Amino acid sequence: MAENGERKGEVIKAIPEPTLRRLPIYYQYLKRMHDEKQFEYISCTRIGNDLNVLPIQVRKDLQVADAVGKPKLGYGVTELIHTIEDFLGWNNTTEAYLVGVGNLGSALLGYQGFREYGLNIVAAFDVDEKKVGTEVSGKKVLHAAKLPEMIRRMSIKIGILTVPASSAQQQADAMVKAGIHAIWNFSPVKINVPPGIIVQHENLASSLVVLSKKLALSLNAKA
Amino acid sequence: MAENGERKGEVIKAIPEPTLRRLPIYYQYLKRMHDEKQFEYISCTRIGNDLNVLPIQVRKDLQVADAVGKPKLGYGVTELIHTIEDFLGWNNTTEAYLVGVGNLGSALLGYQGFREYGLNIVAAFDVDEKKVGTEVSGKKVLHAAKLPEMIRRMSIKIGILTVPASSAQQQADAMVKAGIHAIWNFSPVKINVPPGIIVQHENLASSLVVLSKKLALSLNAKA
DNA sequence: TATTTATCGATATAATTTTATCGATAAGAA
DNA sequence: TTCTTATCGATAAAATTATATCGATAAATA
Repeated sequence: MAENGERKGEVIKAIPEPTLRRLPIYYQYLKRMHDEKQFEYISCTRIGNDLNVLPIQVRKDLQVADAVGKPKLGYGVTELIHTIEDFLGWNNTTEAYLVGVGNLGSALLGYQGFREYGLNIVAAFDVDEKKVGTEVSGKKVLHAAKLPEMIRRMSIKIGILTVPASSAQQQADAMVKAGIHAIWNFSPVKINVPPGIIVQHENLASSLVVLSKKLALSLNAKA
Repeated sequence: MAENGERKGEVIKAIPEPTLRRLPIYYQYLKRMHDEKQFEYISCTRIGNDLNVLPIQVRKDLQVADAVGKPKLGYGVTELIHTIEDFLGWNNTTEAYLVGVGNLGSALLGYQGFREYGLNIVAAFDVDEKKVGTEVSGKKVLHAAKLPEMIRRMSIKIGILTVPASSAQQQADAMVKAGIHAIWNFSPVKINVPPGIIVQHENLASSLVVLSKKLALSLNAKA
């Protein structure tokens, strides 16, 4: 009970993060396969080959998501899609607010994909009076000053932070004070929050480093 | 020699990816510390406390980057910054092209941070005639048809892909054909490339999944 | 019907990554 | 100068994650 929350018989185990990160990739792939309606069943071997993951790895990940397959055939494509949706909780949508309607914020507001993944960005906030009152991708832009009240009123749990470095901490503080539970931080600085608040920091520099080291290794190998 | 490339005595070892991802975070932190000029030396204990990483972990990561510290004092802040810069190769800039000047593409073009991390986006490409000829954050937008020739002429190694799902594979193919070495893929689909080409896929769905599972766990624990 | 085959599921091994331990060192205080 | 303390660096243990093995199963084929 301490580490593994439980509710109505549904247990949330501590899932390996790498597995968690791969599941959406399988999902996206399966959706494409399903649209192309090429087969009713699909095997780990095929998924692995197509996605450049070891088949055994795929099977283990799917086992974690409680998928059940049939020997010689594989997994039913439609069933597998639903299994993953259920497992990731994409059937009950979570609502979120976004703060900072710059280029990045607008890009996220316009990304239709999120709804598919159980996230619904309800509204956006900014301090710029020129943006307040407008709509971006069908989402209303409100003044950032209204954020705390709105978080409380709608009991929003996730805040998406797409503001410049200079105001990131300040906006995060406002969110926390209003009772937010999790912050998805796209700003280029680390933000400090009290214990218990979840922060997921999207750090492009980290990804870039991984890419360029791989590149350096590859170019060196050829030389 | 097979796995570890070598050139001019400089060895590129296979660095643990988690370490690689944390180094930029230390770097950003150290830069802030340096600007605030609070101390000449800094210890792993302090870095770890401030960044919510175990001090031992910090020390191991810094060891990988060849940093040397002094007992009782810690690491010289300025020296440490340079050590990380050297290690990550941020002193010799890599040039890149970006394809797809939508909201996300524009956000990346406007992100000043990249230059600090050794990446210089030289120009951008798009198929939209309305965008071609304009400038975004000081970078010229050229027609996508010119991409292959430009990659060859400038011997560009990194391509940044910020196009819609529908044209991602097509643009990736064009890059590969022109001789690109690595693709940083922000489009929401997996792209297929020949062996030897490096692809780093930025998948927001993966991050979102990690965030919402953590949130679910945390909400459950409280309930 | 018997045989072959592809694949799953469970279990076991290997590799990687994280965390802990402990002696060595140098600064600062007694 | 000697003692205490904070910290590094090296080495060791633990935890996590990835990969391999192998029997069981069900479809396809002979």
